[in-house]
Amino acid sequence: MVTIYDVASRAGVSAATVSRVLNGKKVREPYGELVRAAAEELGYQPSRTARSLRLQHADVIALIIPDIENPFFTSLARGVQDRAREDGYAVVLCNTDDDPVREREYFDLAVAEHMAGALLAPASSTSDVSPLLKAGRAVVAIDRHVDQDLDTVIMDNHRAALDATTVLVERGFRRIACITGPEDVETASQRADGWRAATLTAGRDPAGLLEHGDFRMDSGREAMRAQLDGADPPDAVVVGNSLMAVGALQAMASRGMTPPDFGMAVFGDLAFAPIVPAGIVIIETPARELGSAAASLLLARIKGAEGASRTVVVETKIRA
Amino acid sequence: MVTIYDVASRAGVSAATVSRVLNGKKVREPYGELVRAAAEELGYQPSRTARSLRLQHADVIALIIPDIENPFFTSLARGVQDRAREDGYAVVLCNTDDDPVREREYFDLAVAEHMAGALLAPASSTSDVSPLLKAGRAVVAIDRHVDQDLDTVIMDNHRAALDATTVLVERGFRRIACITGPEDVETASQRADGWRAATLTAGRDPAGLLEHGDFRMDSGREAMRAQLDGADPPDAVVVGNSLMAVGALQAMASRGMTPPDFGMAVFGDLAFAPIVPAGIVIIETPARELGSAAASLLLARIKGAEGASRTVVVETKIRA
DNA sequence: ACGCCACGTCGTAGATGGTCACCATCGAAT
DNA sequence: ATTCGATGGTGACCATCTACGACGTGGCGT
Repeated sequence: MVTIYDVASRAGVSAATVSRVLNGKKVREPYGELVRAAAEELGYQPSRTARSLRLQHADVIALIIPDIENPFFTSLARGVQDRAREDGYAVVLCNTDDDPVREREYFDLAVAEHMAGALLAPASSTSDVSPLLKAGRAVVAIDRHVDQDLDTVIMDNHRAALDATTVLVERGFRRIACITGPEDVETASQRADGWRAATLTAGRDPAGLLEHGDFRMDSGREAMRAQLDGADPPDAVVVGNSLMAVGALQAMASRGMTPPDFGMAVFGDLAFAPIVPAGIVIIETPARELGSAAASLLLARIKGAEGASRTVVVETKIRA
Repeated sequence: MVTIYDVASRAGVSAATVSRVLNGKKVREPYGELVRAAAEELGYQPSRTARSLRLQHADVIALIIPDIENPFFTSLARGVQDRAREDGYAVVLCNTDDDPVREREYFDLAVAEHMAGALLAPASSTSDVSPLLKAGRAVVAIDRHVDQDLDTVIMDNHRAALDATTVLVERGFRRIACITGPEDVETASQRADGWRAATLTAGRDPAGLLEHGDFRMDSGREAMRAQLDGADPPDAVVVGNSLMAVGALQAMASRGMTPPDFGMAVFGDLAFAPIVPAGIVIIETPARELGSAAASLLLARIKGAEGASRTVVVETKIRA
């Protein structure tokens, strides 16, 4: 490990001067050049650990997500990383599997590692971020609100679901079901509310047409099966995310149904699908934008932005 | 920030004793109990930063991958995380986008953060890991060998490609093309070699049937198009990863072709596909196992395992 | 029974690498 | 010659761990 003292003695100055040069403070020539040359020759890398300890602050942010294998969250992570990199921050990806215990462990880790802040993208668990807030760390919630008063980045779930459902209505579908996420998840209920509003506006009865899944493939398949095997099956469905949509499509296919004959609208794209049946209404979930917007809010707080918490709503687009 | 001194004074002992208790060294009662109680009451979390600085070692490993949005790498990451967590290590996910500059930046970051080691899953770039080795950090290569002599975890690409191609031959396909990754990537050429060997064994001529993509969807589509529009188009294809397979399927579909009439074998599963055409030969790439095996090797080195570098080959399975 | 020795355990102090407040010094300007 | 500004050096500090030293206790020998 080559330290700042090695560089200092090679350049014939004190460690403080090396620190100043490398942090962009004014230094008289030829010291600046000498230091830079010495650092270069020795391959010096300042120890971020020592720096963090002294400054009580690490240029690292935690991104806490429930499922790293869900494309929505990887896109989100992508957006966060790209934005964080611009400001020289590293991102630690923390995968909780929706386990509150793990989530709590990651909160503690963020504190213990002196991380500058955390982005929390919870799925079904209700989270208590007070360990982070007590330690004075910035926190931004993604995708839904948490109990504490926090900066939050969400998308317009209600409107998107309403618009997408309306498209299906206009296409002539009569009984439009909805498969959304768990009942206690804000995004899931917002999407269901949008669907319900559009259904009522069209003069239809939503009773018996709502299913709750867990945003994974299997639950989408099960929910669709339940609907199709019901007494009065639907002729279209609005699905709360792409994984459940894949499951739903499988259930439909096994009964010989497929879009565009059977109507479908989905939150999130199906880019991984080799053969996407035509006529599916795609609600483009702006995962990357969500990530970069959240990172921007967090970085602003880290840099000392004060004031009441803000909520940013990222626009969705309907691709019909 | 509650420090070790806060705990010490509350328990009426010195900071050294607190450190000893919390690190499992023997201490006479009632000190042990007093310290634990004090730590509990104060919600004390040892600063991993200070710890890292003192020990010249952080319980963190870097996982360096080229594309976080590729399902293969997220599965891999999943395997790494689960294994690392068992030993109390955190994982920092580093996304390089195949950019050697970024990769180098992450090497430097790993050194500067005193990380215990790094897992490198390169795609097309040739990497120089000497900055890490010079700093005495453990490194394990995933998916292909690097120039330096390193522990490596790979899968049996040659055999898998050979077996899968043979299955297609047995099913009666006559002209079997191959879409693999970039020429300078070991896994890509191994897969091509396996395909070529099987083709030759079957008494066929592989000339003109090999395409190189970049493991992304678009390149799969382009490669398939090129083959289908050729003078003597193939009736089957072996594809080097699932993203390119999706692209290839799209190209095929746009010409009215689809498995099982057109033969296909793919490295990696198509779990996200809602409607997978029947008859595709899936070569199950054990991404998660690859990740956990690599993590195990790395953790062993971190704990001081000596000796020549080892190469672990993880088995693939053919699902026909 | 007393003293000495050995062992076990706790506290002190130094080290880890970098930064910054404060101080000293040097040069220039009045 | 004196003062002021600019700039580099010194030393304290961040939180933790651990080598070393010191102290106390218990056992054994005389």
